Amino acid sequence: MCSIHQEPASDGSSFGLLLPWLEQNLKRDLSLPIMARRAAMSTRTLSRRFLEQVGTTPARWVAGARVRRAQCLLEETDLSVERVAAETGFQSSSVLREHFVRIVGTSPQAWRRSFRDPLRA
DNA sequence: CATACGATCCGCCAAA
DNA sequence: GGTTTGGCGGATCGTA
Repeated sequence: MCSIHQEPASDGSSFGLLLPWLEQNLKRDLSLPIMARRAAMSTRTLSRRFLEQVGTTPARWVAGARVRRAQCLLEETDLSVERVAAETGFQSSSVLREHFVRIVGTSPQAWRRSFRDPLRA
């Protein structure tokens, strides 16, 4: 069990099914057209409804979900950052790093280190 | 850091 | 005639 506890994310909307599916399939290509097909909407309508009901854009939400997953893997496995990236759907460790730093505020390595040894943060 | 190019996002507006 | 849809265009973002 990692330190990240995600909200149910079920808002009763039509995304109550899509969001959990995305979280279970982070390794896939989750481009906008693919999400739209999955939700049976046009890309335009998905973008609009998603922003209204979820509060962020589809691509940002996916990036956030991937980073959350990466945080968990960094905490509870010894996988290299390279492998964590592959495991969370990022095309490379540099792409993971980019999003990780923006969202979490520290690098993947620093996160793992500080989580395991808070005194050496 | 610079470049370049595909992807995303969102205002606009005709159509349903 | 108010509301929702979805294609288009282009500014912006992301990634190689």
